[in-house]
Amino acid sequence: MSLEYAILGFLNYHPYTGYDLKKIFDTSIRHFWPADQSQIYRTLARLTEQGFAEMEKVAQDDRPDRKVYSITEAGREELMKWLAGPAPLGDARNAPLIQVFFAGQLTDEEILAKFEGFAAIMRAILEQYEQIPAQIIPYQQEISSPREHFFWLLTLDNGIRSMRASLDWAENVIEQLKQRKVPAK
Amino acid sequence: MSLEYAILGFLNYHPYTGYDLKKIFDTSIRHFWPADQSQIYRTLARLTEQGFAEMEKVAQDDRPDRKVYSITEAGREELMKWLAGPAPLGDARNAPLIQVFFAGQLTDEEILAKFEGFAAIMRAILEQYEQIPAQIIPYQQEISSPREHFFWLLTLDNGIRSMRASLDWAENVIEQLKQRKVPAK
DNA sequence: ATATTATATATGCATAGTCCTATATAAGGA
DNA sequence: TCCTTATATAGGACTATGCATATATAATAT
Repeated sequence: MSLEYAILGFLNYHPYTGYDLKKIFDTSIRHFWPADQSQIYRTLARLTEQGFAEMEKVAQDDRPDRKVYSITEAGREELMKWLAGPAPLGDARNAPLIQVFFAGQLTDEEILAKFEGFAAIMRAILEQYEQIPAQIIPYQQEISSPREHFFWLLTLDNGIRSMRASLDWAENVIEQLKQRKVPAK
Repeated sequence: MSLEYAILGFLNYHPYTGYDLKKIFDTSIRHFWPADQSQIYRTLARLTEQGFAEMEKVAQDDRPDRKVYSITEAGREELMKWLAGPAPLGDARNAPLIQVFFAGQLTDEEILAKFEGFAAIMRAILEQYEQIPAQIIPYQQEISSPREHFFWLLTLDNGIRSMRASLDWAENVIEQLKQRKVPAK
């Protein structure tokens, strides 16, 4: 499971609670690995069972007690083994392409609207991506060295390049539609 | 569920059995929507329950009876509504990027090996993609017009452009690694 | 005054999807 | 002769994930 290793990766920088991790996920790796709150808590429990993380309860007066998780030596070994090991299979599932595959059933006007919709979504995502470096800043003091930062930005660069490639593709289709290059039947 | 609509899309061309559909999936949309055999059978059962497909048993002497599924009028309406409707959310999950995100923990040599591994996988996938048009041919007589074919190839073009963008990215990282442009600490 | 947001964790329920196995028969290859 | 592949369907077990809700309190915003 990939979420396990993402969590171990962050715990390797610093001990965190589930609540902390949810915020970190949402401002760092969300663009390629979104994580649900309940999933994070469940995975922390499992990591503790497996001996890859330890939990320390920290009592608070006015708020619920915090459960601060730290990585163990076994966890660190497991993480490093996984990091150096083979790449996990990237699931290339792409639901919008199912609509494209069967788009021949639609009229040219509907298809044009659809691709302009795709292009709009992609442009919006690209704009979001450009804001991520600024969002990451608060966590930099805690867990980031220039080396770490370099790889964080690499994941973003991958997202931007992929999204730009898809946007180019959509714009190319729009051009072909406008120039009536799509077979009528 | 996207698989429902992918199946309806194919049944809209022609009636098929679950077994047929598995083969069609594997030679057409597998690159962006792989489907498990058991999942296809279960989804066909559900589509029938929902009234979007009908099943006709065809007895065979030497082989198990075939269950041939056809799309219903309700199914066709449902499909067209979905096709013309908003784009389903594309899940951008990318497990290998988790390794990249935490790659700063590895040595430069390990990182170089990792990215060369990524590049090798991507080149292999690109080669596979180039063989897909030839694989699709057997099904063309049955279900494809030039218009359909155009959109089939569009999904492939999207895959190729995305993969090439990721390969460019990986090769760029390899270059930076070789030129010692990655921060040491 | 009321509603929302932030802090913090936990659980129940549902669903999509994977993997494996079972069943049955025939043809073809090693 | 034995093994694999092709044809054809079905179901159990499990996992990851998502969505909603519950609990509890304080601060902030409308």
